[in-house]
Amino acid sequence: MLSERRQRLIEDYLKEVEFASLEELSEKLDVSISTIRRDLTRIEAKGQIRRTHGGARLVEQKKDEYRFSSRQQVESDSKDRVGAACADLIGPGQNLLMDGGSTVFAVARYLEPKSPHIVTNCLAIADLYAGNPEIEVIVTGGVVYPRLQVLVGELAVHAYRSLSADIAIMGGGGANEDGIMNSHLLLIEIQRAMIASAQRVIFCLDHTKIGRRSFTPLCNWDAVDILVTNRGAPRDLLQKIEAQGVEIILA
Amino acid sequence: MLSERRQRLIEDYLKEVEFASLEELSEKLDVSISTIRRDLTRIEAKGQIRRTHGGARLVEQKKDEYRFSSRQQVESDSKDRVGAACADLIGPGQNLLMDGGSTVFAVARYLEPKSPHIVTNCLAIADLYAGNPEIEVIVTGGVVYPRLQVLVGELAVHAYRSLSADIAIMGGGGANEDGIMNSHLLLIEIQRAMIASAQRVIFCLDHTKIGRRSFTPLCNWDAVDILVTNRGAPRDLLQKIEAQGVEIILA
DNA sequence: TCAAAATTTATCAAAAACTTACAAAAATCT
DNA sequence: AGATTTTTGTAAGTTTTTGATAAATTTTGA
Repeated sequence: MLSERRQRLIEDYLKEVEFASLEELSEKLDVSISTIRRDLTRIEAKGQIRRTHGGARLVEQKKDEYRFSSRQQVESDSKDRVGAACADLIGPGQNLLMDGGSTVFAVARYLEPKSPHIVTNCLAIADLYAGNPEIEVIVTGGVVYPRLQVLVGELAVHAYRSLSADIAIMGGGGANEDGIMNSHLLLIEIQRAMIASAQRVIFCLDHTKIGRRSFTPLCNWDAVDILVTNRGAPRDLLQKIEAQGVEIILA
Repeated sequence: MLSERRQRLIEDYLKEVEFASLEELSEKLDVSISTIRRDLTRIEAKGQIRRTHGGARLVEQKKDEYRFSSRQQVESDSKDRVGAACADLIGPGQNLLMDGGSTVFAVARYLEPKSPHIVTNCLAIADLYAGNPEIEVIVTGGVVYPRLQVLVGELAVHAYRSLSADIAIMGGGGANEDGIMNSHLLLIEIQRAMIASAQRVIFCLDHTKIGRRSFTPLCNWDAVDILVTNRGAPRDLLQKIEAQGVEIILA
């Protein structure tokens, strides 16, 4: 039996039963315990499962803002609404700076009728309009951040610094009354450059982000003009944010 | 049985069953394991499948909406061969500048085992290794040139100029005894910057390009170290090019 | 808390699979 | 037909995977 096929079978089995012991798997697949251990280590590295004493259990997909995953359609509905609402704020032919992340990508999908000029460090957005002569897309350049499909580093920061634009459309890992946070320092560096180069700053955060913490503070609400989110975000928090001069749009 | 036909059958079979072992395929198609191996290597380079220990598996079609729509496929067999032959010239861990175009893209497909550092203005190549932490990819930045999926303009030229690399892997629109041509001035500007920043310059041109004219002259053969092409290119022309000090590799 | 039981990690040799090189066979060209 | 190229199968050497075992770690139960 091919090791990859076996690993697939383990994954599938775990998706059914949530938890499985080493012995159980060893017997079911007719290989030694050692082999099962190695398989589990491999699968765990991919993030689908987590090993435990004596076996492994399914782990629910972590929703990293910057990792697109179409498997959770659950959240994608709210992101989609946020995206549409944000696109409504954009005028025709405006210059936009666009961040990475699935929520910002959701905005991008609604932008076609506005014929915008887009500057982005997100490969997915670049590709979205790569074949469309109506929409000018400028890519910042930079080092590809594996898995996240964004460009980071000096080249990207420099490109954003040397431009100026009407609007920056941004995402983030979390936000509370003090400001917005994100997970990777490399991303923050870039987002700050974007904020500095744009006249208006719009953050798009679906309700799951409001009140959630992330690793590193990005900016406080002074820097933000508009927050687009959806119903489901805690009201009291939104009020506190609004009190700091941020326009809030509920999708 | 023709090898192409057999490879098609393997593809079709894999699309049904996801995984197949070498033994399984060998028996089903009544050829030796070695032949199956070679077939799989060939098919893998086209990107449809992935080899594994003991067999092969279908590349899971990520149905993610953001995925590069026009996941460029290597259309012709000659480009594929030129790509493989060119990749053979690359040492492990080298710094590569990579041009746009389908032939250069065919090279990229074979580069994974070399763990190269890649600088490119081609979105398709960037995406190809976007998820692979083993391979560092730097994107130059620039304006997306609709249709070709390459980045052009000042940002791109600047990025190439400010770097230096071991090898530039280039494509072109056509070539004759005087030199190489390409279709658009914007592309030429970039290619010249690439040539200037690389120690060795390799051009990959399938046989249809040799002897064909294109719009604008890019450079003459002095600037070129190696030309990779395939049988079918006119011999006399190749000799004239070789006489100008270019190493010629026939795939 | 301690010690027994269970589990994990590290290591190693055998088996399976991979790569490369080369010669025979088949196909193609002249 | 004869020569050239391409494809195929075989063999030798290398790498990866596998199963087993010993040492280290964690869990369990008194």
